[in-house]
Amino acid sequence: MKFSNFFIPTLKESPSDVKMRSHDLMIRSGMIRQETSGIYSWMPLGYRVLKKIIDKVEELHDENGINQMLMPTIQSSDIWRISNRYDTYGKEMLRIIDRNDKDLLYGPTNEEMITAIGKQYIKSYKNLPRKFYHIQTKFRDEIRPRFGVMRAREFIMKDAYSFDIDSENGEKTYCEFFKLYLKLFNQLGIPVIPVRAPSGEIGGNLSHEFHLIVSSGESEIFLDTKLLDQNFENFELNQILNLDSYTDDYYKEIENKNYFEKFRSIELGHIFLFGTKYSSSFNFNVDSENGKVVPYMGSYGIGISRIPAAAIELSNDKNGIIWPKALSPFSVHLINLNIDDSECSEFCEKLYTEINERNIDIIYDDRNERPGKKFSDADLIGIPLQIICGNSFKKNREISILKRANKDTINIEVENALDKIIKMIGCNE
RNA sequence: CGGGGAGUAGCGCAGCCUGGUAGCGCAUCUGUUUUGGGAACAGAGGGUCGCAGGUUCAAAUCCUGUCUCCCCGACCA
Repeated sequence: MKFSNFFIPTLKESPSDVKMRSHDLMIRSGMIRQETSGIYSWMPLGYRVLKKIIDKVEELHDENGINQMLMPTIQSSDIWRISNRYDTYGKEMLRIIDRNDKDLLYGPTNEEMITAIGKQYIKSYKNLPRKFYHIQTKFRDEIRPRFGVMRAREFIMKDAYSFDIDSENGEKTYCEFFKLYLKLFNQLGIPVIPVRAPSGEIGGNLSHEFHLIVSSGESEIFLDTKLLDQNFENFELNQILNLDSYTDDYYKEIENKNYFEKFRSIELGHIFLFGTKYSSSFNFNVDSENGKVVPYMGSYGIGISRIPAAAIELSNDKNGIIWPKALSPFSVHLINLNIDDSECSEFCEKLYTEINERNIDIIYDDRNERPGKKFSDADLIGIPLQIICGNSFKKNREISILKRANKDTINIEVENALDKIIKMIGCNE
């Protein structure tokens, strides 16, 4: 992508009403635009980040046999009356009346709908287990939206749902999702910690949240600091059940609090095993060897549109964003400081084409702007690698490769540029 | 929902107290000179002052109402 052809409306000054660092940087880098309170447009740059996340989420879900589908955003009140949540969900639910006076709503979540779907099609224990997910826009009419997409009313969520034959199998599925989430966040470059959450109305159920620890986070969690450098991916169910980490709600209920420390954090994922709560209210049962059984269900959410903000909170400096490789809207940022010099521009064009041909995401700043503006835009946007082609290209046939994170710069000869760049993108530093 | 603050050019703000018909910086456009860290000079364009009433010869300014946005707290991915 050429910068001259890509719409990135960067701002020099911060919007006055923005308090959180990530919110500020997302607006200044032209990633998002507020439409009204808690509702945002994702501009081209921001949408690329979102797509990186979505692609990774889809990849890992698909390879784990979880079926992608797409349920509608608008739901009928009927199914919510069956679960009795139409009356209890409260003002957070955006209610809509259509021209025939039918009560509709903009879905805040999809347990009811997936249960109705399961009930229609799943008739035998031989059809279990089943796992579904979709990535969809949700609406929750938050009391107070804030911090940009961090606490938005309209947001994009990945929600998955599982059906199992019984609690034991349900727990197995739950465990799989637990590990899937750790792997996913790990691959996104976001170090989350699993946290036990209150088990809800029905006793014996399971719930964990996945939090990113950052001082600017909205949530508070309590944990044994031993967990901070723990690898959870090989945990067994009983270890998961007994994690010494707690959401603040849960923390109030427990005893033996002395060795736990409090951290501020951002909640990025939440998984529940709620059992037969919805399947039984929908009279959803399947035939088995032992007669009718009510499927055991779970749901598994990830706040997709919150992740970019969380990543920025984790990683930025005074000049702008510093993207982890997995989320970065581009892998390389090529900066031509001498577009009037035909040799320099030809070289950049060629390098740009060659990198593109290798399916590496590159943005090429071919604009007729001064160096200072190009550098500051590049730092603001935060692509991990900056390739700078300027004076030293003419003088001694060299270009610079600069790492956004620590400003480490190396100069390399033009002849080796392509190989070196590919190598640096591939490596894991 | 309670408490606080703000709506004036695309963005950031001044002007309001003490009414006289709108200004600054950034951005944009034109020209010249510049070009390795948000350039300089010269010129230009852009605003029914959130909206609706009212007071007045005259309202961005005073009064009333209303809408919106933000911040702090109790709810949530």
